[in-house]
Amino acid sequence: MPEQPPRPPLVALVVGPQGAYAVGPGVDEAWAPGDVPRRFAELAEGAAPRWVVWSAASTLHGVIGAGLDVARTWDLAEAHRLLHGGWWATPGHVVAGCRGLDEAAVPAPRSARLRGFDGDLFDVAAGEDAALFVAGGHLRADALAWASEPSRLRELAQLALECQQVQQQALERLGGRHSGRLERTVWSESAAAVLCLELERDGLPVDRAAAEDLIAASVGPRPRNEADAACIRAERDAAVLRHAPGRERTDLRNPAQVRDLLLSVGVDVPNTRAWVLEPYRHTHPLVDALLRWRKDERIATTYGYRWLDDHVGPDDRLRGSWTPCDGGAGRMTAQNGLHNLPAPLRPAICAAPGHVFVRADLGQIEPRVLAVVSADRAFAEATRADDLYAPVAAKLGAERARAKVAVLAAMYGQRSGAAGEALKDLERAYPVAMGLLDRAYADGVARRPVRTWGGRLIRLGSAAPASVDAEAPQPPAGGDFSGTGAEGARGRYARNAIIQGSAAELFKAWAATVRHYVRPLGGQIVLCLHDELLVHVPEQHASAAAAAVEQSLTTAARTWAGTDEVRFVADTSVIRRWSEAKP
DNA sequence: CGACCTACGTA
DNA sequence: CGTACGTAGGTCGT
Repeated sequence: MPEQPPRPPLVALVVGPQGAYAVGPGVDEAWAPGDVPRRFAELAEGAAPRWVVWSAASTLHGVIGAGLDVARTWDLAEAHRLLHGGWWATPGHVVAGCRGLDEAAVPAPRSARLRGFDGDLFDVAAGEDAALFVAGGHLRADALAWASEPSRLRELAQLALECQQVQQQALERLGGRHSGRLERTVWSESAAAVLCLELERDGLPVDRAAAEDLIAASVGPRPRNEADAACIRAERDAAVLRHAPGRERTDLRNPAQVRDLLLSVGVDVPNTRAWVLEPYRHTHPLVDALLRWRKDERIATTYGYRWLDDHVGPDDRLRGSWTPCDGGAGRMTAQNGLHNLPAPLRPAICAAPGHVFVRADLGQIEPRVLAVVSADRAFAEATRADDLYAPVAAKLGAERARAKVAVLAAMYGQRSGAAGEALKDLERAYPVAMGLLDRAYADGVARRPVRTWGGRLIRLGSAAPASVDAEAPQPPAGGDFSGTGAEGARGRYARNAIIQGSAAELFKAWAATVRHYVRPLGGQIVLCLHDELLVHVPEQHASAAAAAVEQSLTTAARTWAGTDEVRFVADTSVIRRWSEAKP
């Protein structure tokens, strides 16, 4: 057995408005508020610990803001989400998870924040009960704000260490001989939470002039005042409405009125969604005008001048808040359009002078993840190819396009029968992988929770999304694999969550590794987009950063998958503008 | 004013 | 070829 490298010591850190406290082996110290970054840097340099935090966001905002590197953390909130599923992970939820208490009974702050009220969200008041715990053994709702003096901060830090131990033991019980994999998931999810703070701090570089030009091309010049804005808006509407004389008063923003409008020109549709209207594009000029109007209206309302003014800072960086994992399968989420920026605006995402982007996206990540999760040797063999669908097609004796449709249908759940025959061939060729998907589907139908490869619990009970929790109105016809009712929806949800969630874990492990290796090059990850990374780096280090991105994938994938048999590939390029990416 | 619906952007 | 998310504007009911 190779010698295991020594584990870093676990040091709990709690940061409050009145100061901070660190507790660990040989560490027991209170820090004054202004001293936190300096003391953090000293201890990081000396003991090089894994920092135990209630959450990265609540603890490390100031440290990240000071530009310090936070190398290793154990994020109690992220570990809780992994172990117990769902999204809620306040210190109260973490404690409830560790003590086996009812999560629904976790104390909530006494009053909701009022609009316009800029006071404290929590219940800190003179003469309040001094105890950290309330009836039932729950943590008090305002624990972090309650810790206003060193002795209380210390109490919270020690509690954090205790919770870490309980979580670690839970991972070991749960994972058995695979508990190392679960532990590594906690590490990379924790790193992703730190990365989120860096993404919020650094922002995405924007060429503001280019953005203004693109917006202007779509919705006209920046309005000078309210009246001008209304005038421009009316003009945009008129370009559609002139195709329907007599109905100029139609509100294009009201779907019911739009449906009536379409009916008046002979287009009868159940709803006015773009994909429904697309076939009618050339039957009446109104339809084409309406669909163009929708595109411009999207820019005007969501990605227009107001968006630019509100979210792009004076340093020309687009900022929004980032969450390391959503409440479902565990993907990263971002606000202010960072995750759904329309492709036409991408030319405006431009590296700062003297810098370039290294852009990389994972190729065919979901079927490759399926090969890992299912441990299907035959399917793993197909991942050796750059294009996974080529060997699958060869094995099926089918066209590549047909093989691709079959694989996607198997993973996502086909409802149209087009892929039916190829799917049967797929079941014969890769019974292990297809068996995993079938079991996940059945688990979803039966409301049994499932876990991702890295161990994240996907709940299918009351905590699952409402659309997934609905009762089936009618049992589907016997033998109908792709039921259209609520049962089918749950089955598809579970099947997709395992693949999507496991892919999210690999992505975060990759991102955490990239973050570590590009930092010495002056590189920053500035965007994470589910399977795509954008790294901002001084141009003299572009090729080194690109190599680090590639190497990081090899390392992260091998560690995450626990095998070399499944290959992951990235398309990596050095660009100045995001729009230069090839797809 | 919040809940819900429709619609659409991204992966 | 399904799942997920964030945003905005509409309506409806309180």
